[in-house]
Amino acid sequence: MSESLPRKQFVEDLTDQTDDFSRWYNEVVRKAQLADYSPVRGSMVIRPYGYGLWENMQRLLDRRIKDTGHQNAYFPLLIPESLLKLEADHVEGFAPECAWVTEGGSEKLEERYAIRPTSEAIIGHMYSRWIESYRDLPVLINQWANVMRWEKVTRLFLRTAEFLWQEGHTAHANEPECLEEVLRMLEVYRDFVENELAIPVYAGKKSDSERFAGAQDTYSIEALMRDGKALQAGTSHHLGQHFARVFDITYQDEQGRRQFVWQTSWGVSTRLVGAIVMTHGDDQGLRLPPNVAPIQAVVVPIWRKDADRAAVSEFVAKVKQAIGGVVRLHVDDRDQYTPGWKYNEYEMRGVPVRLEIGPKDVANNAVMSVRRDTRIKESIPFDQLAQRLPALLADIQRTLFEQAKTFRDDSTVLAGSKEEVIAHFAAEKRGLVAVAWDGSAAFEAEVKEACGATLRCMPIDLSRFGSLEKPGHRVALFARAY
RNA sequence: CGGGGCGUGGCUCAGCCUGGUAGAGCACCUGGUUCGGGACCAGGGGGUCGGAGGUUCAAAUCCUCUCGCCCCGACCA
Repeated sequence: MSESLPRKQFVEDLTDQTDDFSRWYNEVVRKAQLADYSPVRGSMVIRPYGYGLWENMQRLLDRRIKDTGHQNAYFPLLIPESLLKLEADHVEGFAPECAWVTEGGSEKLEERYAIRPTSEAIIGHMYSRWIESYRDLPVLINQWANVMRWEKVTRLFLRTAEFLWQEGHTAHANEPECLEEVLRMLEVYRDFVENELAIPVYAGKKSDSERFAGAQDTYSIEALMRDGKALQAGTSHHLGQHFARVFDITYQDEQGRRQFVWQTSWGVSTRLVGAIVMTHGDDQGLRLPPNVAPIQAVVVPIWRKDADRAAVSEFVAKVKQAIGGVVRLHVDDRDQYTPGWKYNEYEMRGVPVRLEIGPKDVANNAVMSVRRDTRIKESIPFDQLAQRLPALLADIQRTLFEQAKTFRDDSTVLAGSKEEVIAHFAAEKRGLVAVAWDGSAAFEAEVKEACGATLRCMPIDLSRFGSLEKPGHRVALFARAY
């Protein structure tokens, strides 16, 4: 036939990012089997491949959380309404998206319970019982848990009704220690997200309008997705003494005086999976950072005739024996798919390195490696695999970060005025715009009204924005955001 | 929550306007040949058309309600 064939000949084909980024995102998340929709409105199923990614993230972040002196604990899923209501701003912020439990068995409850949207309230209540003396401080507790927010509009990983996260909750004797903790954990997040997820971020402080409900100050790390929209990748809150006052969390200091504690809370969620997808993905699918990829290298055996088969299988077993303990290796020896099919499949799923092993490789006593990020092929002698493969993965990790950073930096522009900020987003609708902000809510409102961009954060590191600094102003980054 | 769009085998979709009792490609199963960039041949299984109600001799198709999903906006990790 002469008419052009449909471009999408295969089930695994994806919409191009530039054609429709949202559609590309939904397709890749489902086709790569990270997650799927569920019968529960707004709630998704995280499939083994996606959950494996989360588990690797958890492991790396949990280590950092413990290395900074925190311990894990677990608090109830249900929060009594009376506790949630104590902090006015807090309940006002979360009430619209609370799911409530009103019955137990066949009996209506005297007091309804919120399914935790966050745990400040119940943890505050417990801290008031546990903290008596300055000797009890600081309290440094983290919780890995699920939370629920009755969102009207949901998106896989980015905003779902139920999601997984960690929430740290700490109590301190004074404000300097409290603020130190807030910034310490912000830095832990920056380090984790940049070095393990290969996502460059701007760490900074939120404006009053973007502050967490009930917090004195909120800090965040902000990333830029491939479509030019910003994504809040983690938050660290300076809670001040708001919760201490309403939950009566006090201690006796060295002079015997009763004092309110100073608190922090901080969290990152499964939203980071979405950030990885949208930061590194391309038209072929995912590109997973090796440090968190569930499969770091996939072996695709190849044979032409049965005679090759035994030799190839034997060599594959040798390779597995040699490097199975060094990298997260998967051997796909399924007979019903051809090598070519597997190449496409694993590229779509973002596996950092593919190892092709066929008769030629057996003859050479080597394997053919192909990088997902650059597609560069390289024959690696068997004896060098255990050294070369980790180095290759490290280089891919570095390359993904550098590519993302170049994109992020190129997409960050400076503006001399509010009007320039508005003009930028009127023309582009993408990227980050830094500007000297006068601190007024009116400025933010005007920009938002005019072009939909919001103040993402006031970056702490001003090395790129020195020229914008001026008295009475703060450098602020604006972007259209998820 | 407002505006728009869509729900038909596992997936993508045709059929709906002009009612007559369901199709294609891919996927799946069996056998065989294949396997270095998405293999091929032959045979085969699977849907009652998101759900409920209504109109009609007859509904995937028309009407009402409802649920879900997607996109764009207002609010949030």
